[in-house]
Amino acid sequence: MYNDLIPAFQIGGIVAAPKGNMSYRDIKKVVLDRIQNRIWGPDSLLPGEIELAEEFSSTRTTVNRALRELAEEGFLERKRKAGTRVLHSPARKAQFAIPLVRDEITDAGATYRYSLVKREVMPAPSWLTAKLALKPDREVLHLQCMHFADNEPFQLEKRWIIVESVPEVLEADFTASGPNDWLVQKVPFSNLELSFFATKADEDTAGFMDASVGDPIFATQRTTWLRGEPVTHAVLYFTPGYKMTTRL
Amino acid sequence: MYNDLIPAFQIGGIVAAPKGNMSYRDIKKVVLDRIQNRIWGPDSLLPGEIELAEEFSSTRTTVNRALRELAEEGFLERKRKAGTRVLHSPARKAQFAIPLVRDEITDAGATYRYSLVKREVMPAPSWLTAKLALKPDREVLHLQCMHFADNEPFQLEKRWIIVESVPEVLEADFTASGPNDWLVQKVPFSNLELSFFATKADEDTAGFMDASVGDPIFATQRTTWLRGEPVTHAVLYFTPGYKMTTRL
DNA sequence: ATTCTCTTTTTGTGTAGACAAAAAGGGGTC
DNA sequence: GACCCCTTTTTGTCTACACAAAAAGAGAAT
Repeated sequence: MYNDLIPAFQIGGIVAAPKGNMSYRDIKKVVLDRIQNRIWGPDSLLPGEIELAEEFSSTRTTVNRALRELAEEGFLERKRKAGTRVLHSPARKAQFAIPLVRDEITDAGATYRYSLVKREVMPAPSWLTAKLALKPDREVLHLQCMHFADNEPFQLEKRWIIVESVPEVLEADFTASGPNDWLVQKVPFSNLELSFFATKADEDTAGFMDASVGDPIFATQRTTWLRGEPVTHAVLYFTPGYKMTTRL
Repeated sequence: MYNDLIPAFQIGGIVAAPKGNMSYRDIKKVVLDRIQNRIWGPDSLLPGEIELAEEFSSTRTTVNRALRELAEEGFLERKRKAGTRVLHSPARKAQFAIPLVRDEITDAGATYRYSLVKREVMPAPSWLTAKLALKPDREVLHLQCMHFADNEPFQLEKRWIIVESVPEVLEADFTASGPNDWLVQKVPFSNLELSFFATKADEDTAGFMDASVGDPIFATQRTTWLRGEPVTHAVLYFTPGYKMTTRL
């Protein structure tokens, strides 16, 4: 019944601190275990760092690191003078890897292929001007690209790059590799907004993906700024049936 | 042009280390700034901790903490003996808050209302048995609940709870508050799988949400284990147009 | 009771030094 | 070259101590 999350020195469900010196990892495991087994229930106050250091025959520094990390992970809340408290809804935070499409595909063991569908320099469409708070009549480079996994359509990328923010982009060649690769190499980024939503395949999208008009499509949207200046906005449409998964 | 991400002691775009002692936060800012301004470009090797400690007139311990955290945040890769290297795709990790539905709604300033739609004790459907690797013929409690924001349908929750793993669940009353609240209070959790996908509103779902059959629906799926034993599986269907957003 | 100030507790962070552990690189052997 | 062993560099972690800073709580003044 007990699996690998339970520290090795637990016997019969009772958490015992081992005699020897414990690393901050060991301490994290014991504390997390006590939280999960309601020894320290929701909202309850943990002993102070010094007291815990004595129990684990460790030092305050080490206990501090263990508790600090558990707090970062969303299990505890710490306040000076008030002490350390167990949060009632644990793991409020999920961490997602946001890989490059190519990595996502090759990591899955499939062959990656890229194809540029459309390239167009144009005035910023009004929705983009509004969304990014652009000054009026900015020029943007609009690109549409397809990413294939084992020659099956995997992702349709629609991207807009603000020319004023990255003038060199007009000279870049996107026939062989995608704009993401180029941007990552060329532009230091500073700020990112990421969102997920569901949409319907329109005729255009359905044509590129292996989809029928009206199919539900999982999509993500990314906007990137560099020191407050918008650089690029991209919408990524995934193949029907795509599921984004994480474990914690 | 330079905004708040740039440390205060930067002058004219050139990063200068101040004379006085720097905190690990200061060091993080300077290092991050150098990464973003390509002073330390992608794949380049940073100086060792001791050297940096001298530059910042700090100690290795403090520099270590700064670099360690930047590595956790996805900017750097550190390996013993090989040193610290700048990753080419920064911020590969996005952190998401996974709030309780109630919090999500009340935090947005709306009024939360809950309603139990269906409660049924049944043998585990075969897809669930397969998905969770259950022993055959387990009993599950199936629930369907609606969550409203300002009396508009916000989320439809379909949940299955493995009775064997949490026998007390049969006595719980879910007419006033949802199973999530109960589970969070009652069951220590240990392991979670979370996934996002797009689906179509079927007739049943469309009836509960303010949707038409065929509308694209953003949905999330959560499976929870306790020490290797599956506890509950839930699918949450959001109202059409819902967007999940994060910034980093 | 309210507001203010002061004290005190608790976590936050920095310093200095030590040893551990991973892993790259060198040198040798086959 | 391929393989193996040893050295050495670099990060990982622990200890012990110090002072800083937030914030709760007590007590005084109003």
